[in-house]
Amino acid sequence: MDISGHQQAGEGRGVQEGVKERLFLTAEKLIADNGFEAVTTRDITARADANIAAINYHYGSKGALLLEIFRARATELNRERGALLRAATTDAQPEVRAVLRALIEPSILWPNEARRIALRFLNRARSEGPAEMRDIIRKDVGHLSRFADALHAAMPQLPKSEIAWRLHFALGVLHHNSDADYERLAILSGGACDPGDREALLERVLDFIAAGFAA
Amino acid sequence: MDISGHQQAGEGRGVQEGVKERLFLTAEKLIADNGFEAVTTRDITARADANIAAINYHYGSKGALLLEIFRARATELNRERGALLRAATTDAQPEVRAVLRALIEPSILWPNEARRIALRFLNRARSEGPAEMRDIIRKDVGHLSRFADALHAAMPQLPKSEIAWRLHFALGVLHHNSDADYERLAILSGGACDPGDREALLERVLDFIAAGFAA
DNA sequence: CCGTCGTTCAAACACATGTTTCATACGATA
DNA sequence: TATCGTATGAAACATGTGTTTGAACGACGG
Repeated sequence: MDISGHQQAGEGRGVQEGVKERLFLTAEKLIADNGFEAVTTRDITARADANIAAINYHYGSKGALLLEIFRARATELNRERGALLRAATTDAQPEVRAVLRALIEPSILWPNEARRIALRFLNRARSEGPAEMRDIIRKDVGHLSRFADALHAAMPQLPKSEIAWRLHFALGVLHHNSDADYERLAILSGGACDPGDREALLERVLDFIAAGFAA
Repeated sequence: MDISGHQQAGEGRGVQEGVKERLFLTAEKLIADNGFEAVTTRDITARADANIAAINYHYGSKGALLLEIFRARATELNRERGALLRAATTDAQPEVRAVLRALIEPSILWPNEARRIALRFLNRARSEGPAEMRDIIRKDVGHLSRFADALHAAMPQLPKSEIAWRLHFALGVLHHNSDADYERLAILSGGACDPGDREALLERVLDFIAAGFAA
């Protein structure tokens, strides 16, 4: 039952993807596009040119597959955030904006299509995902507390509880970027707002959040 | 088949609630507490001391019942927002903070337990609700555009697209207030942040959002 | 050549859930 | 009292969905 490593599933650049990797990537994309509720095992296996039983054979259950996708993508995101944070906090008193940028840049930018899919999957997991995933998001605040510490170092005059509050609000802004949210913005603005320019979007979000922190 | 009016279902203060009203309030509370996915027709009817068939008899289907709850609560919320906005925009150039307060106050404050339940239901509908409800939220931006207009009047120097962007961000902060979000904040802050004081929370949110708008 | 192991396949299974059915009770009205 | 429309009740129904089963296949080593 010891399945060979799936660690390369994330990159999706193997010379030839096996069934297990195809299931991983197909499930991720289908859920990113259509949401958790709409995607069934039959959808996934059919789209991945696999048998219905393939998911249970390779991953044990549908939930285990989805959880593995979630863990892999969340880990990637947090690792990248951590790297940027470390680069931003070499000084004793780091820049607030630099710390905030380290937090939000990895979840705004799309270096490639794979990352875009992964981010849309994570967005969906946060709101409409299985309770299991939302529990993890809710309770696993380890990486966030590192950002809270960095922000405290950058703004030592603010009490830590105040830092936590503003970080909470900043996350609200950051997480409000699903496809549905942007469709609403497009309707509201009559199409005048374009979230496709990710660099510009990043600066916009940073402007808003940094202003809130400086209040 | 013409069912007697359900318009009083919202208030829940009839001398004696009928089965239809009990189904309405029970479904709302169960979903507010446990989420859309976890609540079945059997849960609702059992808790409301009604027969399994009661939902279909009185509302046609489970989805119709939930949609009716959603419409009723969303209408109430928008009506209250509209009233506050009207009061805040008697001047030709209203205060930005007053406009923002009209937007967020009704969805932050809990005048009573019924309102608290209704808001938690709406919060869940926004993220994990049926696609039907999320479509409505996404496309029905009429009341939001009134706020955009008021903000434009308050800050005429900003282009309308910029208003839309900041309103979008403000909604992100506003909507990031589910139970799960606050549990996360509690863990992050080690219990130092108390979202139970709604008046204080309202001012905090206003501070953050208004700063973002003034950037 | 044989046997084993990992994999794939079609089919069936188990179960939860929304819905329907039809009988019955109730209440007002003539 | 008889009748009709409304409401409730217990049971069955229909269906979608995750999962399991047992056979078949293919590669590889002895």
